[in-house]
Amino acid sequence: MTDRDGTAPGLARLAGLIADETRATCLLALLDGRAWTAGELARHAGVAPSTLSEHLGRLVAGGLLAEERQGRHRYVRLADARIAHLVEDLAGQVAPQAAARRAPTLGASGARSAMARGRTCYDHLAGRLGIALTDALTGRGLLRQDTGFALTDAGLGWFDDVGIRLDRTSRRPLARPCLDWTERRPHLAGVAGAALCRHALDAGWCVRIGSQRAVKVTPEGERALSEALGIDPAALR
Amino acid sequence: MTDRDGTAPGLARLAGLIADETRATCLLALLDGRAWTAGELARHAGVAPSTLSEHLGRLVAGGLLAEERQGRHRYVRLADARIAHLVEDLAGQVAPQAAARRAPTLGASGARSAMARGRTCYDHLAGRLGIALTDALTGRGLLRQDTGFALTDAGLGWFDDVGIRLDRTSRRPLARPCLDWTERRPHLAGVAGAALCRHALDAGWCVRIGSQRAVKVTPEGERALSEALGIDPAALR
DNA sequence: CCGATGCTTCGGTGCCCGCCGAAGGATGGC
DNA sequence: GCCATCCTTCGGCGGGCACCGAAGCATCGG
Repeated sequence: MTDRDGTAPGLARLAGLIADETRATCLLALLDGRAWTAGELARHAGVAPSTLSEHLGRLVAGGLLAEERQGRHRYVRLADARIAHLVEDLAGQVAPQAAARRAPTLGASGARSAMARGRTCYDHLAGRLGIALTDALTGRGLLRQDTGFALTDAGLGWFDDVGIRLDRTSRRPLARPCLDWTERRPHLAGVAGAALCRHALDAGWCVRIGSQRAVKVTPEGERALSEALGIDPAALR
Repeated sequence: MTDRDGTAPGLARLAGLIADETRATCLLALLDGRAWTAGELARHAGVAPSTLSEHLGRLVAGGLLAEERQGRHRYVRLADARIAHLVEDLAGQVAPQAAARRAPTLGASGARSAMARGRTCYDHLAGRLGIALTDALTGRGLLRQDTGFALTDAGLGWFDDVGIRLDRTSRRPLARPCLDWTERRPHLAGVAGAALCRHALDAGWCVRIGSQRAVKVTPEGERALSEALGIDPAALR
């Protein structure tokens, strides 16, 4: 008569996949959108390879991860954008408490502040860079936030002018808000967010720093962003 | 250096709260947006009151539920719309498999088909009714889905004309998609969805059936919906 | 080929937690 | 005041699962 018959067990199983600190650590790491090897994740999470192997088995069986075997390496990544969205969303709910608790004790502030400046969040840009882009798009009437989160017609034109092709046929929404857990504000995700991120990396507007998901805006990027969206380069530093 | 320091334990704890079939059952039941007593939930979930009491303790401590004590009754409800959204989202991910498995075995089809026709989903309308409203709003240019999910200026005017006041100051988005797990399509949630649902109940467009969250469109409702949005009454039956 | 590397499988251990029933407040009705 | 109802607390039980190390299997490099 109610949801019990079907949804509840599935819901519990899905949540159970995330309800382990080691697996949660993996999922958050994989939010950078890239594929990690099993060994990298094991070292990252601080557990034995054998332990992590079992975790990966569960996550893949549960549909959260996709795997790809190459030689003796097992590469895994988040199965799709929906899963990434899910993890982001859950992590966003956590941030309010965790961030407050974490703030006074931050240690390696260099890497952290680089992350705060700009980073990828699965397949789009986050951090102050992501916010700056979102604000600039909104300020120029290309993106609406007041009545929802959607590109305007002018926004569609802007993407076209810059030379970014948007896949309008995808079932994924063109524009979607993603809560940023350093800035605590939504930034642009969805097809448009992903395309913008890809373009920014392809065109050399920004480059990845080190092996983490932090990104840095290049001098050309500053010029391009200033010209295309009127973003003050100083806001990105 | 990564998310491990702070987010991962919180994420695992949050997911852990949902990762139990009994608790999941409660959360799904509470998606109707109303307050349930501990005893009702215990019977609903099929466990001893003592067991459920502990579950409620966890859920409240974890911030997922809000409680209100009235005499010897303990009423609980979802803490806020964000939590409801979270549970909806997770349940939406589950549906693809669970629904397929469930379809051939449905037993009490009366109650289920009533739910499929129309129901509340936390604080907005879902089921075929919710889809019909969303489609009608979209078809009339009041709601855009192609570039995101947002009310248009005409949509703002429509709400005003119908006499539905929208709280523009809330941090909650005006329009937000919520995945319907009987229809598998997004319907209108957010401030506008909640206001529309409240208005529909207040104005007698529809009434709740029984103690579940199913709703039925009244004859006046059919007239009003036909007039205000051009919805064919037959589509709601 | 042979060793090094990456991953998986398999016991074994220990902890966590969901469950119940019994007993103990607390509240409301009579 | 007394009993019924609702909820909570407390042992105790049982199952599930996260973890490790050792052994085994594939792959890659010399």
